[in-house]
Amino acid sequence: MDTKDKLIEATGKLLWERGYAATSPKAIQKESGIGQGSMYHHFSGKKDLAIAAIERNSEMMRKEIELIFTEKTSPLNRIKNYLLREREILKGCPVGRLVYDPDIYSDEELLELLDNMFQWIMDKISMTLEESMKQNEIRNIKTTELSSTITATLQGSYVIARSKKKIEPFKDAIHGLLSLIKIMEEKGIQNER
Amino acid sequence: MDTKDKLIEATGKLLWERGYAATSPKAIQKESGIGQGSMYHHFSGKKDLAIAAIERNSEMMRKEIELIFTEKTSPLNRIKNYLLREREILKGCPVGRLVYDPDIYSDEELLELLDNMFQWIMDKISMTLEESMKQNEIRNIKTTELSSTITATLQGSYVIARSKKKIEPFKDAIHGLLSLIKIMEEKGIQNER
DNA sequence: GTCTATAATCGGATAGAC
DNA sequence: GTCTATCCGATTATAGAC
Repeated sequence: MDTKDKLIEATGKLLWERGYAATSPKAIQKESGIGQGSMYHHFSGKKDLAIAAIERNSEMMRKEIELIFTEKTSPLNRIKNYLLREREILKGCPVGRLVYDPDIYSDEELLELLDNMFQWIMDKISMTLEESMKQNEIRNIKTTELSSTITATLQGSYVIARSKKKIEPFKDAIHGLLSLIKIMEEKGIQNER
Repeated sequence: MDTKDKLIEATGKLLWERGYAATSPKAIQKESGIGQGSMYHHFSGKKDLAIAAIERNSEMMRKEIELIFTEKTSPLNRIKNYLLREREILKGCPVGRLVYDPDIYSDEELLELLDNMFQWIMDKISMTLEESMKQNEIRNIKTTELSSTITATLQGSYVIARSKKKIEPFKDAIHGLLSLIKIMEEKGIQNER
């Protein structure tokens, strides 16, 4: 791994653990083992590093999630698999956690990177729900709304888990959502009669 | 309003807007109009101020929410009213937003204040769901799970709204959840037959 | 109680040598 | 490309006068 990659990786790790405002250039140097001069040679500053790191984190997430949504199983199963995907629950969502960072929220360019990621996943979920409806797995619903609900529940599940430093509340919230989806599913089957 | 109250109010406002780590004692002095010496006379430091402010914010929220849950309407309606309650969506949840603040998450005492608030509201929702089930408004479900789902959806709705700086995603996510609850409700009515 | 002065450390860079 | 030196403001207090 070259110098630039080391810097991006270290920045990504620290952004996930501590957010943007609380991550100092010095901390990035320490984490990556790269010196001051070298860091400022490759990147213009903290924001430049953050952009590279967020883009890299997002790309990794997209690839992982893409795998789940291209599996050969029913649309609804793909959504369930996404909800039950393995996660580092107490660390929170690497993207979602940055939304409350004051220095991110006040910077259009950085905030847009987060929005892009959320929109990408919500579109993915919406399209999968459309498929599910066509196959009569579930009853007709507004896919924009339900994909927002699914995304929001995931994001909020991280939040309440962190407040307790326990993973159980996360699982409770997800299983509650799965139960609601299950009811909607039975209802869809009924409609076929 | 006396000096101490002014300091607590200013701190509460800044915690909501910027979080804990990004709120400096100097900013609190400016916001409150109280001087340095005076501030350190009334409070031992930043953390002491934050505790007072979070407790005060929590107390206010509890009172407002208590009103909704003591209204004379069906249990399920009380939950719907809570979900549709007026909120400062883009500012985020004054409690939930602090969960990702590194200086809060690493401090047991501060984090516990957030947990207390979440637990209080989730208990409130659980109890109301129990009532709703007894009255056959909805089918039997695990109230711990569903109350976590409801709380998580609210928290996550703030997150996605902030990523877009728009309130619509918040409303979409809430209405998606309400639709799922509606389906569960129809199912409950069926059970009565 | 409130004020101003002072301090030690950190944050985020820039400058110039090698 | 990488290193060390330097800069200036902010952070979070403490000290002592009034």
